Amino acid sequence: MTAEPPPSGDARLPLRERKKLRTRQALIDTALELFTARGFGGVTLDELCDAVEISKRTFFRNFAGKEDVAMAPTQDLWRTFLDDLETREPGDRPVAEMLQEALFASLERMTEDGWAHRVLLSRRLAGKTPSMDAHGLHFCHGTSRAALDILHRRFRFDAPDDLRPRLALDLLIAASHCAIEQWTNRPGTPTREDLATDLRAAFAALPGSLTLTAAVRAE
Amino acid sequence: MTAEPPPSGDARLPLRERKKLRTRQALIDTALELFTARGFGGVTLDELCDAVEISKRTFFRNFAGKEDVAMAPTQDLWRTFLDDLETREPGDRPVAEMLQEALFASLERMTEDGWAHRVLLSRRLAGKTPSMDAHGLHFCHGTSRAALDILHRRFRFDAPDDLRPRLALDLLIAASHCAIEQWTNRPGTPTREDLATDLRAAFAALPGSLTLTAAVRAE
DNA sequence: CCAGTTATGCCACTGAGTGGCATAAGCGCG
DNA sequence: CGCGCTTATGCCACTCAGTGGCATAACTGG
Repeated sequence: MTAEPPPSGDARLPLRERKKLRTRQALIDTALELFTARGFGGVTLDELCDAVEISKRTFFRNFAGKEDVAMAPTQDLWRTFLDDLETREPGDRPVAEMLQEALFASLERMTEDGWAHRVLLSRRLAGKTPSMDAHGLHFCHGTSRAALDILHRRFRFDAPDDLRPRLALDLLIAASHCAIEQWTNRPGTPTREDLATDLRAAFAALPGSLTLTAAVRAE
Repeated sequence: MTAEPPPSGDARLPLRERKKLRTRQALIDTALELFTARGFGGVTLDELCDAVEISKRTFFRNFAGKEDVAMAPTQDLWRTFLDDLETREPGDRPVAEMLQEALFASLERMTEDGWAHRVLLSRRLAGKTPSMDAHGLHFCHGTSRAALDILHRRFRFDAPDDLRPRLALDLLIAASHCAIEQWTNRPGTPTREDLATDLRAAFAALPGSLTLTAAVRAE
């Protein structure tokens, strides 16, 4: 037993890195706790920093803004998604299907303890906090652009300025948002597997959304 | 000649309202001008308010934040879109088509002088300014939710928690963003009609984006 | 143990956004 | 016209997010 399994540690990193990761994680957990209790606007950065015993300057070396600390869990998922996209085989099926598989695979990789719970708190906060919602949307937009770069780097499409790859990505993200919202509003404590279920449902509803017709509501 | 056509005026409103609209318009125009010249972050609200000879307090009675003043033109379009949705007949065609028609009709109504130019400046700024992009996305998300309310109020769908109406709206908005981006990157000074063209192209590409397959790029 | 690197803390500062209150500008009415 | 009534505006002080600079402490490798 030359080493104990590090509690919040990853691989066997240099001490300095582990410390940094530990304060980062403490910031995320404490932030979600405080924000959930008193609201995003009801907690100042100074208070958060005091709680974690960190200077405000250090906070901004870990996160770009107050919103980011509360959205880190979701961002991890999308970063993994981009990683996956770099190597996934396209096969013969539609790109849209490949993208969905990449997202499912990324979800499988979110094995960190309590990840689903953190995402849940994060999304419920975002629902009540416009600036968090805005930042989340912006981040997803950036992810979509990065993914589009990967697609164009790895694959070739008929037309060089084809809109369809980009739309396929935006559709994936729209369906994901839809699924995450459904999942967030589930009663009790939804699990990671529940999220996969909701994602499948949203993806399945995608094709029908273009052909759906409406019935006028009877008075 | 009992009345001259009011330069920036709408209907014959009470004097007080006209004044308010005039300072509002002055704020939008001056903001777009200054932001374009020195960047969004390169202009303080105090400077903007000085230029329009307005107190900062008054600025915040017209706009909710620094970003909003620069995004007003686009927001007008989407507000008109919601208006249109309230009365548009569904017919026998898919909801998605009706939504597209509603957007085209709204675009037709943007007859204000120089509207296209303002949108152009606004979007080009948003491309370089993360916080503007985020706010724009957030606004569109809110519009999508409002439109969903209208759909559910006016029409009846098979299942009460059907995801498809919502996805249809998100798809409309995704395609619109795609189109506006194309339009923004056109060389020269694209017109309102050009925007309609780009919208049509994006909507047409929507169905194919789900079935598109990729060819591996040859080394 | 000793440099060299890198994270941290502290301090002062800018700028967005808010609340309160006095004042002035438009408005309706006698 | 002049009178109150309503509503927009201006001013002031304040909170808080976010930044830059610089000294210091903590890890690292030899």
